[in-house]
Amino acid sequence: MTSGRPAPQERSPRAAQIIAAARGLLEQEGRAALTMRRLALLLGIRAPSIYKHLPGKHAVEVALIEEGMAEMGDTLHRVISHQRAPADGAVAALLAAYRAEALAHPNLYRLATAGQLPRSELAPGLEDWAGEPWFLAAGDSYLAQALWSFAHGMVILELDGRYPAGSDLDRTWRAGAESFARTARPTVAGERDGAAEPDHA
Amino acid sequence: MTSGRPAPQERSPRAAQIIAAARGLLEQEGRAALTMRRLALLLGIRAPSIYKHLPGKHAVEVALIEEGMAEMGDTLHRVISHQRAPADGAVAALLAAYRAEALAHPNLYRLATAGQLPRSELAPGLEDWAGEPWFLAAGDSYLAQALWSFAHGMVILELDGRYPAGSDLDRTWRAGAESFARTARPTVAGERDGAAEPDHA
DNA sequence: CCCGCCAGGCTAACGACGTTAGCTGTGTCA
DNA sequence: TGACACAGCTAACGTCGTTAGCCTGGCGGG
Repeated sequence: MTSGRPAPQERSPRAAQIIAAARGLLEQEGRAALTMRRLALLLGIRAPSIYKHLPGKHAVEVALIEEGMAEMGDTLHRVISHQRAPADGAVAALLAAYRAEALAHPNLYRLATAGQLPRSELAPGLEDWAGEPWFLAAGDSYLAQALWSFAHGMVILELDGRYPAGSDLDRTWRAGAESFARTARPTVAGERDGAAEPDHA
Repeated sequence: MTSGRPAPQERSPRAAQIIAAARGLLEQEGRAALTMRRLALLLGIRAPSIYKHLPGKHAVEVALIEEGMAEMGDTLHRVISHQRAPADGAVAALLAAYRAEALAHPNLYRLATAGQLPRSELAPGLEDWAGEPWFLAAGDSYLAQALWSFAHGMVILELDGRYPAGSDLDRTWRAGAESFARTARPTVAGERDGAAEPDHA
């Protein structure tokens, strides 16, 4: 279907444990709770010991960003590849999946998408691969970026409680999806090749 | 035209000075530089002295968020009110103004829009007032929210350097603007009333 | 004129943060 | 048996926001 997911960076087993613990901490208690001391406590050790396995907090965050991007990429690629009829359901299906994935892990989503991306420290190719489905659904790299931007805007504003109290967000998503669907020209599964990659999630 | 901008909270002259200094610090050196000690240094005093005028760092941030929202609201209201022919330029004009205003003060924009909004501490009505233009341009509160979400997504991803290197963002904005413009039904200036407020910026 | 008040500065300090330096115990392998 | 490296530890540094408590200069009222 598409080139497979790029391999993540190698990690020692203990480092993987630490990152797993960090993910739990982040998802359950939010970004402010992701602290070297809290993380160490969760692992039954002291904060400085973490440095025996990872170079610092930044590395923990980068690993979590990679996880978030990879999982979102998996979800979106799955949606696109099951979209046998390329016609018009693609945009709506992609948007729905994006929203669901983000809302399922709000703190991970926020970490992965808010603020500058440490691009050079990410597994090479991961970012492009995660953005591929947008291009496949939109059929055009500009519309793909616009679509992804809309999706991210919707999700992040929803996560941050920015919409007024009684907002019917389902309808808002539909309003946006319809606007975009009318313009999209999905790539038929199987025929895609050398076109420029659109973006990333 | 529209009900005027809600009045900001009252502040002592010294508090206003502090907030002005904070804004300079934020805009020129970024959020990480906005520190009580750095801010005090800029004012020629020590950090604890700031607490004689403001209850804490959070209050400084809230004041800056209000400033950002108010200025964005001014910009967007100005665009809408000059849009004499209600027809189709409204959406594109609003989007262009939103982008320009955000890029002119990136750090202020980020502070004002990223993360949870301290809604209860904001000047009452400000948020709704700032969101009004979206409703006026879209003619429908769902489309208004979708439009604003698209704009915010585009801006924040641009500010965070999330688009691939050679992206032609002008074209991406145009792609999105066209998708939305085709659906929008702008409210004619002068006839708007009791419809539910859409959102906020 | 003098006294008292108080606005607005100050220093010292607390607990949290990420991080570094340097010590120690323990298991493995020559 | 000895060497060594791995993986833990404590102590500490400099940063952060914030609090407690002191001091001083100017102003208003008797």
